[in-house]
Amino acid sequence: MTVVQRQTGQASPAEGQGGVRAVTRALDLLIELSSWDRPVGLTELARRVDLHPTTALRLLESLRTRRFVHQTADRSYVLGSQTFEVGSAFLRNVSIWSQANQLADQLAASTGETASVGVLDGGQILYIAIARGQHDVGIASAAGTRHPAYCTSLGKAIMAELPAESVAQILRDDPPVRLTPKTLVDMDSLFRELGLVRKRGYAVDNEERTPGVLCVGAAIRDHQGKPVGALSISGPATRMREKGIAELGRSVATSAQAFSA
Amino acid sequence: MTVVQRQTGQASPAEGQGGVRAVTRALDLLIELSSWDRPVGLTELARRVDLHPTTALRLLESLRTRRFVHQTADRSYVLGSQTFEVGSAFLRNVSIWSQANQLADQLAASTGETASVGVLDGGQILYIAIARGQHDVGIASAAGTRHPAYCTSLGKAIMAELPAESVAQILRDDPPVRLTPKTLVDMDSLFRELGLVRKRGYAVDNEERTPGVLCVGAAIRDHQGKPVGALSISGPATRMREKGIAELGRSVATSAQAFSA
DNA sequence: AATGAAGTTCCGTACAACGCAATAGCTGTG
DNA sequence: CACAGCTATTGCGTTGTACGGAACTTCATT
Repeated sequence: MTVVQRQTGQASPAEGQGGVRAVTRALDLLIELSSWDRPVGLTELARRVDLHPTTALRLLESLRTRRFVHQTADRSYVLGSQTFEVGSAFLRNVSIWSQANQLADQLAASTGETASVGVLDGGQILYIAIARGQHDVGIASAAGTRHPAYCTSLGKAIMAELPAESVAQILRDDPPVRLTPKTLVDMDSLFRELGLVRKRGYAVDNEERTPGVLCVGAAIRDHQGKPVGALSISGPATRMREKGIAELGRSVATSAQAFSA
Repeated sequence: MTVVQRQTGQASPAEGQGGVRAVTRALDLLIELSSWDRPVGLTELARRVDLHPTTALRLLESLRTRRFVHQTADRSYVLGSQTFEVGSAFLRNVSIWSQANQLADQLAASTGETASVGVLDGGQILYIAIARGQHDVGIASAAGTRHPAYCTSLGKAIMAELPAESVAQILRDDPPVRLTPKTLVDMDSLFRELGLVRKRGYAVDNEERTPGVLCVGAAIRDHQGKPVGALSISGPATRMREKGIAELGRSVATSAQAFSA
């Protein structure tokens, strides 16, 4: 099915409201491009974001002059280095960033499992540092990716420290969806779970996001006690259970606590 | 002096040629914002990029809907998490990224000095990983920043492996400027220097970019022998000389070589 | 209260961004 | 080798839209 572009089109009232259409389109191109791991041709890229190739060409031209995209020898497009420069600047403003990698490395070394550090960003967990464990099986999320808060140990650890109203807001913005048979989707179960997290001092994602993967996380607090991020380890559910969830939980909680100070 | 904005204005013929004005302006806002380490108000930001506040507001609105910027409670602007997500995607496509941090960490641990990994990007060195040494004195560049190739050990190490024509192109695009009394600015000196780098197997930035700072670097090659990046250590010139430039050079070259394989 | 600065909304206009169509390059195929 | 099919690029006329000015609202400072 090919949707024909109409200049007057626009339609979708909820989408592009407010801003400048050309800019929104250009950003969509940039985001689309970032999901590719190899160069993409103009037409292909334009089709993905439902733009006329001519329009996409001009938008990409702007992105190119500012080095947000780069054109390869065969005229295909890849992300440009400016994206990394700006992204790095974002990280510098995340309070826990400077030590996030160290923290993840330490925990990965001491547990042998993959360790992650993330922050809460608009109802979702944004991973900012990953350290792969010895027996890594490639189940960890990459730095820079995001996942819903309600089905990750990081998210639950942070939400457990927030006022109920904030949590409700988060869950309203990003309503839980059943990703695995074990995903907690109703508010009651989730709030009960958060109570448990507070009591234990650590959160568990028991195959709630990915079948077979179990994560244990704890919140990192600032000097005022407010949660600024969280720390977790993840691994195959069977191996994690062998090692003992409670023990891993204490380990993560201890690391997070030490780091908070 | 306040420059009044005229819609017809535009003027500067070399600047915005080709692309879409609104997009270029929005990207300039984003880049400007990335140079701040605290929230900026609309008017302040608009003034910096020489835009009418109304115009900036709408452009920022687009950036906000796509989460490239975020508005704080007091309506000031900071970078949004999308910048980091896209920037991370850029890194994933840099071949040496996945191991760059490890490599830097190792070298920093073994030498005690700050280690950096960078790639050549449009005539400049883009730093993609930094590991601070034990006695760090805060002279290293942050990841995500860039510096000219001709006055860094990373840049010289990479250029030494490139065909003369490519080097000439790089130097033409980004003509050398005297940053310190020791900076090499003329083509002849630079090409002679690159010959020396090839012979020794490592490059030295002897206070050519920052007075008092000395760096030693070596290129990282892919399986075909082409340089894909470089590795360096940096420290106060006096201490580096005490440790012995030649020895440090061999150390860096060995690490880079081992990693290339 | 008055002043000033910053943020936001509204609006008419001009022009810049748009989509179309046509051209040019490239690849593979009958 | 011509031809068809695809992609990238250029030129162009139209109109929709991005623009800046002015007015209004907050909010902070005097």
